[in-house]
Amino acid sequence: MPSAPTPQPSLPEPSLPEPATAGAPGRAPGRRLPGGPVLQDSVTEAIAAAFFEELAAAGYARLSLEAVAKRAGAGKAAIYRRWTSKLDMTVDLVSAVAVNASGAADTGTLRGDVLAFLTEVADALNEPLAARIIPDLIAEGGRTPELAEALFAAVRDTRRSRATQLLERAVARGELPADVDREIALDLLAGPLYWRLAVVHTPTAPDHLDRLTDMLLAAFRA
Amino acid sequence: MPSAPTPQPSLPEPSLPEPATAGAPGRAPGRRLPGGPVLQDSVTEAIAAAFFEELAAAGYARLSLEAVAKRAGAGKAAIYRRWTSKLDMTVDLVSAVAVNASGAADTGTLRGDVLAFLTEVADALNEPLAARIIPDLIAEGGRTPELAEALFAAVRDTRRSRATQLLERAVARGELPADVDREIALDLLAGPLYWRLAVVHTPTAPDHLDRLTDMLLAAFRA
DNA sequence: CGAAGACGAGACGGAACCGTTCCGTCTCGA
DNA sequence: TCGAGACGGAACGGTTCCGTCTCGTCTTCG
Repeated sequence: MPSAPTPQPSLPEPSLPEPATAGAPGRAPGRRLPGGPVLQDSVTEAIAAAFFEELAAAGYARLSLEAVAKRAGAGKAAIYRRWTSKLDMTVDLVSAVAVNASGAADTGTLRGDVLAFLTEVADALNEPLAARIIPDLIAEGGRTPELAEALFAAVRDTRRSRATQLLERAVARGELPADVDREIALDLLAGPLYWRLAVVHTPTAPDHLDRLTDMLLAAFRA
Repeated sequence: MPSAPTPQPSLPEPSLPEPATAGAPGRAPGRRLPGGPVLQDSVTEAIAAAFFEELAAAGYARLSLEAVAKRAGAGKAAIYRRWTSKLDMTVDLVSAVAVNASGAADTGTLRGDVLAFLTEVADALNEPLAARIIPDLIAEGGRTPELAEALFAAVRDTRRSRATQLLERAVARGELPADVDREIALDLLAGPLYWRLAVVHTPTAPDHLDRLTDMLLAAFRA
């Protein structure tokens, strides 16, 4: 029978990227992802790379799985063998790259920690692919709660807890008053750079992060 | 007659300037009674309101002019009589609403000016429709230069010059050092609130803007 | 009072995708 | 050696949307 057309499977499981039969010689499409997640299969790798390139070029809403398959040099069936839908694929792949945005960065001083944090954010947003993908996913997340939830779990919460720890360490060292407003401090750590690099797309002067760090420290101590 | 299907008209002209007020994209009533023909076009008003509602619900990429027409209770021809394309329509309507985001706000003190500026930004981003539309248009602007250009001309430059004037007034009054970093100060004025309200969608405490103002003043004086 | 024109509705051809299914090929592991 | 199964590729029916173009109705103005 030509199939019962499943209406919307509503994301049963995150679906793993293949149990990985370790042989896999032959093809080596050498592409690499922005963050470089650990993908076993070379076909899966090519599909993931093509996915991010298409996502940056077209945006989530216009992303066509046919275009992803074509760019990866794969058939659509290869995609549907791995993920159940565009949303499933997006949540899975984006979570994978976002998780490895690690970096403890305990430099011993508040200024060093803040500068390290800002540098990391700036580096991420200076990736051309990331600079296009992130605002798009954020906008799409406002409209697709499942996507927003997955992104927040993978990205925001991780980064947020790291920033909070940064502040707590400074309080413990006596570099910041104990009643520093954590909420606003977090917004100050992320907002100005995001605004400049991802929204207004303005280039930064070489000493930008240094100057910004000094101004943020003054704000935290207010 | 199957007609010649024009492929992509590529925006020949900005079309109607649309003097309709369209302040907040509220509801437009169905029709006007033949009392005062001096009033603006009620059909155009209804189309504009429907456009913003659809834009908030679906995003620019998925926005369907058919859906706009249906929501406005209009025919598609009524839209194509006024604009040549979705991009033309978007640039025209968004510019119209963005321009009236005025407000001189010269309160006489730096703190008053900053608080007034932040309040205005927060009010704008607390509009549910605006909070959905703005990130979407920003993301789309990253891949549609014409749209980005129009938005920047209408919104960013206006707001940016106002913020710059705010800083210059403070310098003239001696409230800020003459060498205050204008670039970073502008990012600090816009970024943290945008991050909180439009990206992370976190609610704000009642005294949030007051506390943020104090911290920003400290940063400016660093 | 009658022609002109804007109106809502919607059919139309063409295009793009989706998600599925079928090929014939190629590489594995038993 | 040979079957299992993933592979690229192509096609399918079903949607959705675009932009054009009729319809028949309703105002409006000369």
